[in-house]
Amino acid sequence: MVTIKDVARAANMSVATVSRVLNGSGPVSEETGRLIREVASRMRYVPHSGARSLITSKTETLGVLLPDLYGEFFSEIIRGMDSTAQRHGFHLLISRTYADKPEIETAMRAMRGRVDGVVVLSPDLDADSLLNLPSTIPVVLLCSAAKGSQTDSLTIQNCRGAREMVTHLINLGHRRIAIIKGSPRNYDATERLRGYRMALRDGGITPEESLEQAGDFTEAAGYAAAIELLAMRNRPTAIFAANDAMAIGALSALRESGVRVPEDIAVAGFDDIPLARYMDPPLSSVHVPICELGERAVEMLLHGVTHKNDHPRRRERVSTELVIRRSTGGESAERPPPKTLKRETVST
Amino acid sequence: MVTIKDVARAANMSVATVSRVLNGSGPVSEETGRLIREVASRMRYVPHSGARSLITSKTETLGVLLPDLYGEFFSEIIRGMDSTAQRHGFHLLISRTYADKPEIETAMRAMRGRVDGVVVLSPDLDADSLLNLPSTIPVVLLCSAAKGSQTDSLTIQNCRGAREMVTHLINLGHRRIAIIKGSPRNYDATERLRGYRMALRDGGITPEESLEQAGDFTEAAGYAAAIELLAMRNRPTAIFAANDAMAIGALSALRESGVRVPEDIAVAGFDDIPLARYMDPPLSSVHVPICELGERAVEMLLHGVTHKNDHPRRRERVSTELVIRRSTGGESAERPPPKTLKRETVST
DNA sequence: GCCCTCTATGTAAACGATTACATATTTGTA
DNA sequence: TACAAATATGTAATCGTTTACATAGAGGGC
Repeated sequence: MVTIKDVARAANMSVATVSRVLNGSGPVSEETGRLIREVASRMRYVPHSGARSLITSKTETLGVLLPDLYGEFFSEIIRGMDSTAQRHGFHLLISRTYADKPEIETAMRAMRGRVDGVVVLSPDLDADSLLNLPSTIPVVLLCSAAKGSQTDSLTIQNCRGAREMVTHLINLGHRRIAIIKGSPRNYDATERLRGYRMALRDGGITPEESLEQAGDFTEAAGYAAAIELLAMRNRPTAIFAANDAMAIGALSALRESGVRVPEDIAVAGFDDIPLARYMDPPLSSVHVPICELGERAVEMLLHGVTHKNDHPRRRERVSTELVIRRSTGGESAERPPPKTLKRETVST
Repeated sequence: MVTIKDVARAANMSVATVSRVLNGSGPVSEETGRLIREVASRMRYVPHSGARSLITSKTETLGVLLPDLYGEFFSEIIRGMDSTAQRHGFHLLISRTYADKPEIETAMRAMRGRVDGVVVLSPDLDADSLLNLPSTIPVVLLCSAAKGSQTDSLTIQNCRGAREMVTHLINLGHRRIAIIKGSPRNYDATERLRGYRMALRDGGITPEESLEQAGDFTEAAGYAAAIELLAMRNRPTAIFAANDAMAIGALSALRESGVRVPEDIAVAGFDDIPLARYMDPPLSSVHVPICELGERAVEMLLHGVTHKNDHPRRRERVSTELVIRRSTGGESAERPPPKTLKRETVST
């Protein structure tokens, strides 16, 4: 591999001069500049970023610690992160971990010297203790139950979004509204459940335990939960699934049982994945701007990086939007349009 | 940040000894071992991997160059890559690029000194020229039209998979079979098209240009293409979409037009994304083991890394499987089961 | 002509680790 | 007891950069 020394030797110059030319730092004669650039490119010289970051103590890389995410959520959030990172000349070092603290700590340890900051996506509730990660590099906590103020953090407006959707169902006249929950240890899931309960109380309805079905964010769980609900002597008239995957599973179960949606039972989801509009019937959902979530997280992190982690901590939330389609019986003129992806929105 | 020197000073030892203790290299007395380990952990010392990789010239990191992928494909392939990488103690440095050669070259350049090898996923046909990437580090080309033997490469059995699916449709009695194509510049898409045409010819059917609708792998494109096909005076009786997203868009269009699937028109997709089985009707598709694709790519790359890129080049393909569900009218007892994800398969 | 200020370049010390080699101490053996 | 071998530790070079400081020549003002 050709190093800066090789270039210097070939150009009959010192390494310092070569470095100055290639980085545009310090004064150099126009002639030497041309010469060195020519030699460097002829030799196909590429600076060794590892060596560079050792002396500058900047890696221009951001670490991302993720749990085992599936589908759209994963790709969208990475897309958001990568695009803003690239815009600022940064790379992304991605690592999947289980969400528990020791795992995350080893992962962060392994990132020492490789990254300038880390985004930790840890939806696991117990990860609360992550707050006091003994970290000297900037950290942004994503979608986690971080209550303290030691770390920057960013979450989804889960509670409010769920509350709006359930309120919408109540306004349509529903009184027996079931929920298919996410894992009780998942932060987003518990917040959505909280929003569901708040909306019921707001509407003068007492939450009923049998209407709260367990789930784990998978289609299979949504399918199973719907079967359970159908078996009840006193069926709900609406089902709110804590995410779209489960809502889709539920739709599939209802269809097989010959239950009409929304006439017999209304169904709503959360996330508004692209496929939601292509379901039968098109699925009402709470839109989460996943890509923006990633973008914003990286922006916060970069802010921490440029301020050397010495900045007031922030806790932000990205807001959601109700998207009403046919599955809740809300009137909707929305058709999947051929190309443009305009989105119909009901704000509350 | 505490360095190895700080630890050495605190323990009253030389850096060499500290290094030896922490890496288990060279002989050390049990006592110093204990002492140093104790001091190191008390000071929360974490080795600087950048510095280490400078001298060892190993980064234990693999680069991944990806185009703008959406949905399941992206997350699954990363999952496969990350899990095998981690199993071998490697990290993943991910970068999105446009698929053209100059972009990829700059990206690879930026990776110099950061990674030990790179997986390049470049479905763009023109990327053929990537073959002679002037790279000294190992490269694995994924899903690209690499014909030469200069680089390891891994692809999906697109042609065979498509051919099997279309043959299945022919065996069901269909003669007018349409295809919704992917981008003509996409390698996977052109291979699937090739398989479609082969199957037709095998069945004694002459391919008909009007039955080959343009598409771009999005739901919206599938929707639009289906509308076109419905408008024909001589409608097809079956539609083969080059991926599931388009098949889902098509299903949605057919549903809205009151066309029954599979009675009036059969529909099939490619990829077998998890949602396929939850469609109405459940979608027949060609299963692609995306996760394995990622795993295998990393395995090939690691092989190149350990052999210092001095090894015979390979060209591998991962095989696909027909998954017949109701959308093609093939009888299927398959129901989405609550938990276990058994998959019903027709091998050919 | 002298001194000061630029400009262009070189020298060498970092950055934080690993490791070949040297040295000192202990142990084993004849 | 003495010497070789084994064990434990230290010294210093090295990886490929950047950059503070040093040096040398050129140009300008008096």
